[in-house]
Amino acid sequence: MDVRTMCLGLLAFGDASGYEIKKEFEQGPSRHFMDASYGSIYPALTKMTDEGLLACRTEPQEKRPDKKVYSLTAEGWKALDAAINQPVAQDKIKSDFSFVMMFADRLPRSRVVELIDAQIESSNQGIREFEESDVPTDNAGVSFVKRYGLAMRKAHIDFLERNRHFIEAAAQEDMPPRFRVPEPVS
Amino acid sequence: MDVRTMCLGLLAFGDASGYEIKKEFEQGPSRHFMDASYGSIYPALTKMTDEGLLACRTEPQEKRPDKKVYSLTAEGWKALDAAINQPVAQDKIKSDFSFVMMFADRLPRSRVVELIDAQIESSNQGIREFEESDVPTDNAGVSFVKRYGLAMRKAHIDFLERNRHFIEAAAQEDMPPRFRVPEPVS
DNA sequence: CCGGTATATATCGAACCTATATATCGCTAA
DNA sequence: TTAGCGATATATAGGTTCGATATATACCGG
Repeated sequence: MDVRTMCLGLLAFGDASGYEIKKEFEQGPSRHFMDASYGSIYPALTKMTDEGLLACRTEPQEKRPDKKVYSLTAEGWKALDAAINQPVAQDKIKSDFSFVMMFADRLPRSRVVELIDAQIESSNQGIREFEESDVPTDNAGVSFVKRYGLAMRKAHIDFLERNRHFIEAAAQEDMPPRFRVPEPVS
Repeated sequence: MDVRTMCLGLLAFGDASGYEIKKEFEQGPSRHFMDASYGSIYPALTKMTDEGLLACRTEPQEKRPDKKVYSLTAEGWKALDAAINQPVAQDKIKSDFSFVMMFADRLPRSRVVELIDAQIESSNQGIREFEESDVPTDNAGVSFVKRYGLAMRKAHIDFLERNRHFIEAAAQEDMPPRFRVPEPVS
């Protein structure tokens, strides 16, 4: 699933500029499972416009750069439908937290506690944002993935609260901030 | 968290070749939350050896390419400790499945059912692999992340089984509406 | 005997992210 | 007051990483 397809997908919910698409990746329902940077969004939009998948209209704004609003063409809808009928890749999780936890026995306990607290707080933040956002009941798909994100976050918090004592007990009791750069004298 | 740090982390559990590190990303406990390709592993190992973080011994093998076995030096252990004490990035999930589900109302029901079945089967497979593997009780960190992966997969299956009927009901009953365009856009 | 799988290292091109540049406005705090 | 920051908006250079492939060889099943 490349950036091109992701942009087509978001544009299926309404016309948008590159900036608005990025905001959607950060704040919309897809923030739970998708991401893309400006560095890939802008070239993708330009290329797809050249290829006829998107139409671009320039909305002049006073005292701001012109806004380039993109919308799906008939070819764009075709490309989206083709993409969502392709085989899907396995879900992939990148968790620096889990990686660091594998070495909990080399870390001061305070750091382990802080990392777990941060994980729980982050998930709670996600749940709050979800509950405050207006879930559009008119779209079963969006509603489904939002509830999915909520369920996973709750399971995440539940696991950490039930199991944190195991890993906290395994951490270093004392305070050896091993390498706080003691500036070697050599 | 770059490939360099990931390699240092895996080597902390024992000396390994580039090939074995890749296998560890695919089959070891870190398969739940980390990944890297040969194209990044091999250059990282070479560079870190040049920098003195790793030592490399060549084990000649009969009728096979020589195996280059890497091990952490004192500098390597320092670099690992420094890395696991750095701020960690937010967990990131890339789920093509969730993305496609947002457009369930444009898909034939058979495809939605197949995708959900595949998700459940994939998670069950992960659980089976986990339960068959020997959980080393000697390492609290590894045990923790393994149980975390197990808990998340169970929550995943639980959500899908309880909620699949909602999204399946929203899918297209008839044949693929492949190239249906809501409104013609020039 | 042929194809598939496994071992093992290595690299190219494509895709992607991070950080930055440019420009303007409104808000806040020094 | 003015300096800094965040938001809006597009764009790209530079570095990292992925996906696919190349090169060998051995083993096993059909």
